[in-house]
Amino acid sequence: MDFNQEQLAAIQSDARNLLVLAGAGTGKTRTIIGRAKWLVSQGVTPERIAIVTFTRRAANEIRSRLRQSAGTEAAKSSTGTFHHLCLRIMSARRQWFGFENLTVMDRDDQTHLMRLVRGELVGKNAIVPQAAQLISYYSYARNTNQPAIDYLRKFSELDESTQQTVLKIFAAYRMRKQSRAYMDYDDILHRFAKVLHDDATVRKRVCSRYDHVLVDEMQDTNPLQWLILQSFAEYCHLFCVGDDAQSIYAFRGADFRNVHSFDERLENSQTLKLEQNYRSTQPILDVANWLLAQSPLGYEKHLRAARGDGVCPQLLDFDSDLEEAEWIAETIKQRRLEGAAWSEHMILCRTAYSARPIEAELIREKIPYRFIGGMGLLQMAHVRDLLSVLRILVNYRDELAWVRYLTLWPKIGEVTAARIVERLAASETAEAAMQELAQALSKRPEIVELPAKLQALGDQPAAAIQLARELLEPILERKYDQWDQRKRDLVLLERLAENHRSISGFLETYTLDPISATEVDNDNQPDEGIVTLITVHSAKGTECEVCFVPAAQPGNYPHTRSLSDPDAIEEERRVLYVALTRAKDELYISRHLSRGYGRTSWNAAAGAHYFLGSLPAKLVQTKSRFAATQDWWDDGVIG
DNA sequence: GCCGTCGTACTTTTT
DNA sequence: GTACGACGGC
Repeated sequence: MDFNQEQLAAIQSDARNLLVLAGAGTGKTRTIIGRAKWLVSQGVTPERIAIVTFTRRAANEIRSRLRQSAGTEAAKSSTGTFHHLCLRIMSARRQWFGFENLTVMDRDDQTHLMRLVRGELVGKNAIVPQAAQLISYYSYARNTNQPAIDYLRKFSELDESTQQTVLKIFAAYRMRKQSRAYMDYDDILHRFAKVLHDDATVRKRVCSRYDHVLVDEMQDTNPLQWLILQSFAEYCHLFCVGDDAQSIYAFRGADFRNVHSFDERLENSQTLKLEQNYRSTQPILDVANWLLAQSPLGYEKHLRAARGDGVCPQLLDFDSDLEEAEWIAETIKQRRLEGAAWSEHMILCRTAYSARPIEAELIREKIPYRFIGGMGLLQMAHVRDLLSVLRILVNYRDELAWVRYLTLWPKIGEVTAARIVERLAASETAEAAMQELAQALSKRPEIVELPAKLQALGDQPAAAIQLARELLEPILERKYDQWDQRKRDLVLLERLAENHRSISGFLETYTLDPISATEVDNDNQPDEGIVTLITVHSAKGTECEVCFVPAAQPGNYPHTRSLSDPDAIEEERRVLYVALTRAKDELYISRHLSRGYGRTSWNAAAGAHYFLGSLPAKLVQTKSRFAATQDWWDDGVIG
């Protein structure tokens, strides 16, 4: 691997703590991998290096690139997301963390449990925010490590007494999690951070197992994650890579200003910059640079393309989202005919929702694709139905799974299920719970037998899924329309499970970082290539030859929901910046006027803040959709 | 209490 | 297009 001087300086730095401010496409991942390899070459044991990323995809990428270029030795480092690493360490050292077998809750579980608790406490009180909103308050407060009340006072518009009610709901939610052996995403980080912070002995035992901690996407760390890093900093060298202009996770508590205070917070630290962009051609970077230069925040960023000049980005307008989708699919197909691989195309959507017409078009045109960032496989109703049985086996106190499983059966509704679950959850052991169940449902043996049969399979997730699918099929078939389609998802699920040796491990992995159905579907296919349809948030860290940024009209950049908050608007600018800087060779920005049933999708306020409203004409080539298909006047031979 | 049906509103981003 | 709440029949 060749590195430029800036990269080499970072890789070989002997600073105790190093922050590398690396602009888009400047070789962030390369530098992290280079650092790991260099450390190993200097005699550091791979096991004493931890590499922390934000997504499983990034972790996988680093792991496989390490294996490819440095052999299995360097790949022995612990690579994973914050959540994975914390969980792995906590379950390996249970006694230090007071850790028992807990079920990880995903977003849906959290919302359901919160809805339950909220209902019990305040009924249909319309003044108290809905469960989803409550979860987002609760989670944000914890990720920013501040008391919930402080956050509510500062950022919610709730009156004092409602705030107190909300606090009571939070307390009840916490108790409920505890009694049902649940942990949510934040519990993982919080528990880990707290023990490390409070207990110097454990801190030493845990952190001194590593010499080097390498952190990717540093700009997206939130205060809770910072706390964890500070504990490690006592015993390890930190090597953090990030870009303040690509911080797009403020809603999760990240504050990109964190990277600016890096050297104030950590002694013996140094900051380096990577500014040479190797990914894109200059015309693409010109648009991105222009966008950032319009920001009042002053990023002091000006990406320079090592590759030099290239094709000018195009800006296209369409009447509707459907026409836009058609054009994208057509263009990709055309390029494919001209010899391009499917995999050279990426479509970057602001929202998973807005990707749907495009997905429909890709399906219609039979273009192979994967969709990253949309509805995960494990979030689909029928998949959750099936998984509820597996969850029961892992944690007999899993209230949400029990209710889900029991209400699948005829004549058992929410009320009956809740009554049964109350008895089960009070049991001391799983065996006692199963006996309770048998007693409560003595007239419905089939309901009790199903989990027992699965239990007999032991820790074989794939076999368990297969059996559960067979046994539940009559019920599910009746419950859902288009069962044949949905059934495919369960087959995919089974395939996904084949790589896992324990049910709990399988559930944990994909709860922590969900995977979409199309990703699994394409997993085993030969890599002749597929098109990537992806949300911008999921696309950070990736790149592609030809990128489409559809729906780039007012109301989406910035998104209408963020117009009231100047900070949020600037975050939206960074989202668009991330989207634009994914492109290596060609960039197609497109907009549409109406969607769905002819509604106009933005208002005057959205127009006033619109980022591309003042885009200089010389930066892009503007084309009408007809110009792109000018062969209307084609007079060549047909066929 | 269960369950089917109808109306409504809502769709940012994710570990 | 879907997900949830309200309603009423059984």
